[in-house]
Amino acid sequence: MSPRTDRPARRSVALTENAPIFAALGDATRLRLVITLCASGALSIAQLTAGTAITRQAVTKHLEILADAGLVHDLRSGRERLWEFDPSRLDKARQALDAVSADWGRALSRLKRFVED
Amino acid sequence: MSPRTDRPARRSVALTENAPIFAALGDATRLRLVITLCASGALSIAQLTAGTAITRQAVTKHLEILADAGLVHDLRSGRERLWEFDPSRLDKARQALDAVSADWGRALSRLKRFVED
DNA sequence: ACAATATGCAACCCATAGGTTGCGTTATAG
DNA sequence: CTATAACGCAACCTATGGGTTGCATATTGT
Repeated sequence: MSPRTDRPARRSVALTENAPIFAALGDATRLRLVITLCASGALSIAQLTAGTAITRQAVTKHLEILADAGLVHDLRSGRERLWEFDPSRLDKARQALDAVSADWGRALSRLKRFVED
Repeated sequence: MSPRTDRPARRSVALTENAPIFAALGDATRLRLVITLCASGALSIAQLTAGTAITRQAVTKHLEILADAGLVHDLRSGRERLWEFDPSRLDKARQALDAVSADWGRALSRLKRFVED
């Protein structure tokens, strides 16, 4: 067997690795945080809390969940803690979804070939 | 203002709509189910349970969560209940992630222009 | 008709997620 | 140097998530 053959099994484990990233994105508040940070650059916790219905501590918890998923990271600046978006993991997630779609396309064409026989 | 101008606010709400889809994908078991259905076509609950450490009822619950997110749908066939992948919502999620990445790219180039002044 | 297969329904259990309040600490503005 | 702004830490609360067990129901093969 060719070593570069990516069998479904191997690809499948690679994809399930991304579950924590999707879980991190699977909350409206966190998704909003990601989008805001993505559009506005580095922001402090207080800035991210302003205009929100929830508490600063809640925002902090969400940010730490996002950081555990590798989607954001923090950097201290004086008494502030600035957070900014980290694109690499999100790109991984994008590629994972692309791979699933590609699988689906291949499955469809296999089915089509089968039906045409 | 041009009506086709997609301001960040409008896009932001559109993106947070996808949170339930990411939440549905944010579990390793469900992600595996999606991948399996995507590669193998329509499968019964019993087939999806075989080879798994969890119970049939647990699989059923996961499938219904995925169905609520619009990622799969079921169809009865005799005493079996077959489940198959539904690509449209996943494509929406893909496009959402693409939009975030695009935003990030724009933010970067704005920052670059700003620094170069 | 009957045994086996595939599933549905409901109660229950425990861990965690999302959120809050209260108070202590650090840094900055005046 | 003191008030205030930004944050950390910890305890606490409640709803939900993921999973199970037990039993009832519907379909199928023989």
